[in-house]
Amino acid sequence: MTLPDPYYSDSKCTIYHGDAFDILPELSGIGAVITDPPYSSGGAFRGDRARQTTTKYVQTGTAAYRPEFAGDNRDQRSFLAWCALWMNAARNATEPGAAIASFIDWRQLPVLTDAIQAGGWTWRGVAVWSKKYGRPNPAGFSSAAEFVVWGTNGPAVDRDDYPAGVFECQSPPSRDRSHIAQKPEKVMNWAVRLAAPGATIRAAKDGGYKAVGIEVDERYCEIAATRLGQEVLF
Amino acid sequence: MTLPDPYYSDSKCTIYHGDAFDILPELSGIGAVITDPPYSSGGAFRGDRARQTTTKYVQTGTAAYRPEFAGDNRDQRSFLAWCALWMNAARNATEPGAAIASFIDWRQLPVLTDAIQAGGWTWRGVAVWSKKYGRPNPAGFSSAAEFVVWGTNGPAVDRDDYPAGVFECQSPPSRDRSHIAQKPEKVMNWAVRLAAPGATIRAAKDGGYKAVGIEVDERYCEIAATRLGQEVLF
DNA sequence: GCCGAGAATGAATCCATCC
DNA sequence: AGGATGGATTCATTCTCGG
Repeated sequence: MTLPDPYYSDSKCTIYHGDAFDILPELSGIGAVITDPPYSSGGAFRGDRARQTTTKYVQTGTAAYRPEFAGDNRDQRSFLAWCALWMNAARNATEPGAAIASFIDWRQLPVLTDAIQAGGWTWRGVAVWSKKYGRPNPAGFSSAAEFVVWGTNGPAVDRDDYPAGVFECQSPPSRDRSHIAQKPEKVMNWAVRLAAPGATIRAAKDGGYKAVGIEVDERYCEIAATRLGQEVLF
Repeated sequence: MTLPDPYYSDSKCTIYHGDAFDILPELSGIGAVITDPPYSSGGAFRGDRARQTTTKYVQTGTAAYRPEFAGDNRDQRSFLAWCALWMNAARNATEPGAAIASFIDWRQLPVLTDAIQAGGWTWRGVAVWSKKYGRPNPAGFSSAAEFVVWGTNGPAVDRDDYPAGVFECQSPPSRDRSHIAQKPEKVMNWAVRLAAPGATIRAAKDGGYKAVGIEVDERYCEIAATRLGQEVLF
C-alpha cells in the first residue's frame, strides 16, 4: 500500500482521510504525535459503552448536528490491544526521542498507560487538563479533568520549553463544538508544546511548522480542511 | 488478636500505632477511609526506587530532619498485591456505601486503580491535587500533580456536598513539614470532604466528627498526637 | 508599606562513579 | 555486571530581605 492522496494539503500542512493503521506505516521522520482517540468509555457497563456516541455522551439541547464517530465501542481488553497497535505504528513513524501525547479520561487512563508501554514508548507521565467546572457527582468528587498520557521514543530530546503538567481551561459550550469531544484550541496549543513551541495544526500552518493530520471520518476531514483554508480561524 | 491500646485517644479521635493489617480487622462501622500509603515510587528504574526515602525524594539543604519512612520500596507487582490486601481489609471495616480515597503519584496510579478494584471497592474516579508548580522535566510536561484514586463500598450514598475533582494548592516549603510527603492541611480538608464536610483528624476533633488514625511509625504517631493535644494547631 | 532583585524550592530525573 | 550512592541539572513561582 502506498500513501493515498491527501484530503487537504498546503505547504505546511497535510490531512489524510483514512485509517491510521493504513497511513502511519507510510510515514517516517515524525517529530511528535499528538492524538485524541475514541475513549471507548462513557459508562461503567458494556451495554453503556456500546451505545451510539450521540446518545451515550451527553449533549444538551442547543447542540448543532454532530455525526457519530467510529471506533468508540471496544471493551477494555480490545481497547488495550487496539491502542497498543496504533501506539506501535505511530512509534515506527517517529524519530528517536520523539514525543507522544494522547488524551484520555479517567476510566481508560490505566489501559492507556499499559498501551503506551506495550507500543514501545517510554511512558513518562500523566498531564492533566482541568476543565474547572465538571459534572457534579453525587457519589463524590466531581468529574472535572481529562488526562494526557505522554512519553518518548527512547531517551528524550531535551527542549527549551517546559509545559506545565496541569493546564486549566474551561470547556467550550456544547453548541460551539463541531465534534462531541472537541478540545478547546488553548488545550491543543498546550498539548502540542510537548513537541515544540507551536500550536494546533491550524497554527502550525501559520507558524511554519509542518503537520500531518489523520482522520478516519470524512466529515471531520472536511471541517478541518475548511478551517485550514480560512485565513482567520475565528 | 484484639485491638491494641491506642497511642492517643480523646473523645473524638483515636490513633493506633501499628500495622494497618493488624488494626483494620478489629475495626468496623467505618464511614470513610482516607489514606496516603508509601508510593514505592521515586524513579523510573528499580535501583532508584530502592533508595532510601530521605535520598530518593528531593530534600534540599535547609530541610529539617525527617526520618525515613518504611515500606516504600516494593516492586510494582508486590505493590499491587500489598495495596489490594489493605484495600480489602479497609473495606471489611467499612459500612456499605462508605467511600475510600488514596493519594498516589502518576507512576503508581494504574497499579492503584487495579488494587482498589481487586480489594472489592467500586472504583469511581481519579481526582487531582494540582501543586501548581512542579519540578521542571526536560523531557516534557512538568510533574505538578498528585492523584487521588477513590471509590465506594458498593452503591454510593448520595451526598449534598460535591468536592471538586481538581484541587489546586501549593505545596508547603520543605522546612515546614514533619514528613517528606506531608500534605498541606488544605489538601487533606479537601480529601476528607469525600466522607463528609470536615477536615483532618485534628479538625475532626474540633468539628465533632469521629476519626481513627493508623500509623506504623511511632515517631509520626508522636507528631500527630502532639498536634491533636494542642488547642491551636499553628 | 511597596517594590525589585536575588535566593530558595520541589514524593524529580538522569548519569557518573564506586564497590 | 549490577546494585547503591552522589550529585548536577531543570524553571516558574514564592520567599526573603534590603532600599
